[in-house]
Amino acid sequence: MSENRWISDLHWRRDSQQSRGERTQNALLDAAENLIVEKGLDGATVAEIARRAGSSIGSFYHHFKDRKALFYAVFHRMTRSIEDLNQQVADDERWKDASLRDLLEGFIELRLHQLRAGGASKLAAALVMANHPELKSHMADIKRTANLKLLTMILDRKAEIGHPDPEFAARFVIDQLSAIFYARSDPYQRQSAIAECDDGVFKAEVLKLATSLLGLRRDR
Amino acid sequence: MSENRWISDLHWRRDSQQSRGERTQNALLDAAENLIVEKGLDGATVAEIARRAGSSIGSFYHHFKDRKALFYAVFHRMTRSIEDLNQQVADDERWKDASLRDLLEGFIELRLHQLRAGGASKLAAALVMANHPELKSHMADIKRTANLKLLTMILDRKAEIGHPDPEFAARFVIDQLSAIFYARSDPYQRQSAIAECDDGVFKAEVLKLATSLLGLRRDR
DNA sequence: ATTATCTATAGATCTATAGATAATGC
DNA sequence: ATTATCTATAGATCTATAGATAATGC
Repeated sequence: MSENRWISDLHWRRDSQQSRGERTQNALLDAAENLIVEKGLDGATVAEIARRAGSSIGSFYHHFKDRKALFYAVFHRMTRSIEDLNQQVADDERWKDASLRDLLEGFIELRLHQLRAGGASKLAAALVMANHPELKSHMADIKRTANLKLLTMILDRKAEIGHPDPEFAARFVIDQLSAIFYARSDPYQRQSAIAECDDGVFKAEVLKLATSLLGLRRDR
Repeated sequence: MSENRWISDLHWRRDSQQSRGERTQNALLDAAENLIVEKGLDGATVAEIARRAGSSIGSFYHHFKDRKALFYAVFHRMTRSIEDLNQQVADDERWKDASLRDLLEGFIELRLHQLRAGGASKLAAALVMANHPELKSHMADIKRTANLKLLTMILDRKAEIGHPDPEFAARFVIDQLSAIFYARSDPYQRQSAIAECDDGVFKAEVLKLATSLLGLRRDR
């Protein structure tokens, strides 16, 4: 497991030496996530997290340096799942013979797949980030890197773009995709068409939107 | 001023009797908003809010029943600005002779105008809401009402829609507009094309996207 | 004479530690 | 013999109040 500064140094989470410890850590993280979503960060007190995880305050502090370290761990667990997706998207081999339309379609499918797995983690991590502004730059880095890679891949297929300013159109579409996926995952927007429609319909509409914004030439 | 349950009853904010008091209240609300955005809700302690507002703890509690009442007031101040916009949009007189395209364009302009005014308030209110889940239903109500009205107005012009399922297309576009405006206002997404481009370009692209999703017939 | 403000602090709540006990796996 | 767990609580921090003082406007 590759350590980075988000889980070592200042913000350590102890590496468990026993499987029992591993289980407790995960239980604490899960309990924290649920509590954060239900009651906000203030509601997620150490005592309550420990209680809900079926653990104790003492055990909590055996695994995490302090309350903040746990929040960082919640955040880190989520960013790792994003980075996993980004690596899949960034795999050039995968898109070797793909047209721009294929690329967009594949990207949408990958993100839909990740969304189904995600769940409450994303929301909890977003709240952690809101309350710990020092995490924002890390998150921004992840997104920037991923978007830059996607931009390159789209512009490699510039000839298929009909919009007079292909680079602007590509950047706009990328942001637009972020926004619409955010809307689909946002639990406060239930009963919206974007959140409610099934994956197939969603994919078709998003694809239509992306191709329209790019002014995709129809030459397949 | 029409009182409602968000500022009376349980969650009162005292109505100032002197202009001095009014100023202090606003200073406290502004300080709270800034602190919430900078440090999260946990960082916005009563003592710190009072200090930054150039006031005192005692004065704070003269104006607000408790810490929660202040957060409710921050939330309420923001929802009022949304409701103002919604009233403008819902004014049938305004759209009497408007085509669907005119309606969409006008709506986009109104929201852009509101965005310029908004600022940090929205972000702070979103954080308050995240930490006080009981507010979410109120926010959802406001959005649902507004979206329903917009849906009606769009479907009144159903003949102009080319999409095979006009109602779904209309609902999808409405959600889509929410998402993209959210992305434009989100301060964590600076240096994105959506956030950076000027209002004119933004309007043109959003309009293109909306008309494409609806399959707008070109009969003007 | 009512409204607004301040300082000082009691009381509540939460974090984090100490220290003792139980479980694990070599 | 090392790792994980627990209970009890010291110490820190924050909310909210009490009570005294200052400013406002009729």
